Amino acid sequence: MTVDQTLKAHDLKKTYPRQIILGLFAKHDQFLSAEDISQAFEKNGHPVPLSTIYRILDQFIEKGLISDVHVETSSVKLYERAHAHHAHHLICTECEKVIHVESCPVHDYEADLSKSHAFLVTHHTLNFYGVCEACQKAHS
Amino acid sequence: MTVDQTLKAHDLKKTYPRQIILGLFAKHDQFLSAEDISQAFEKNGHPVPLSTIYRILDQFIEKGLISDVHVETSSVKLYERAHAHHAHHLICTECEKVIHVESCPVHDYEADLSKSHAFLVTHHTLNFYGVCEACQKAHS
DNA sequence: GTAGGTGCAAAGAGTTTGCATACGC
DNA sequence: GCGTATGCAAACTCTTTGCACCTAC
Repeated sequence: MTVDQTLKAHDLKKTYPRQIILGLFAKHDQFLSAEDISQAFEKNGHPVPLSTIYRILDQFIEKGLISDVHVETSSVKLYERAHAHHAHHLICTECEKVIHVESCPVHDYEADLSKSHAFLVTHHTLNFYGVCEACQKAHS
Repeated sequence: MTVDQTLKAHDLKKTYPRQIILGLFAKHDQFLSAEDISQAFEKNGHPVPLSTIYRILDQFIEKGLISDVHVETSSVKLYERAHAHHAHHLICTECEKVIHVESCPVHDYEADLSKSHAFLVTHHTLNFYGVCEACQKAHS
């Protein structure tokens, strides 16, 4: 589905800021901050205020197009394209690149926890931090 | 080790704000925000400005007495007592209570990841969100 | 007595909101 | 043309910093 089709499917008018922002998430599958997006607009030669960017991000979350992520290496809010499947992340602490991992090693463990602690687990977050292949090579 | 001994052991002068803050972490083993700590001072009848609280938290992190944590249910910085052992958390989304879990189900998985993605994993975060026993009972 | 800690006030970063204008449908 | 989106400016929250005074050692 193209960006324009996606917007239409979610009852969102086709506007320049929305097209660009949705396109960024569609293309890169990386974590993006409001500031990252603002800079992309700058590069395009057509800046868009942060207030508009935040409003669009909120809408996209509401529509389920993106979701916000929580990463310990960042003090600002980050957003990623919504994934149909539960996934985990490998986050490079040097270049900030994000690798998605579909498999999940903790589902069974979650069931054990529910029993042993009488805790009703609704979801979990699992992120791995380290150095990606490219950054490792850059050192050698 | 008492609070005063701990301070001395880390070359920190024994002052009122430091004693209280360290005492809070020693006693509760919960995630605390600067605001939580500020309110504890209020209750004591001897308020301490947030600037002092933040400065002390930074020092305690530097000394390895506490560490900052990243929790998706909170938009403010949270801190917890430093633990000698790698641990994970069960976080109640209703009362914010934190339960510590020592066992870790992903160590082997981490090794697999390193191979399959040529990614050098240095550490990971794993948090479970849900409803604790007390909050479940409160509903029934 | 001195180095370091605290309290106050002001600044800073990131995010949100109000309101008038502009634009997609 | 109508209703929503945008742009601008101002407000807001959380955190940090500068500086004068104070206090533990």
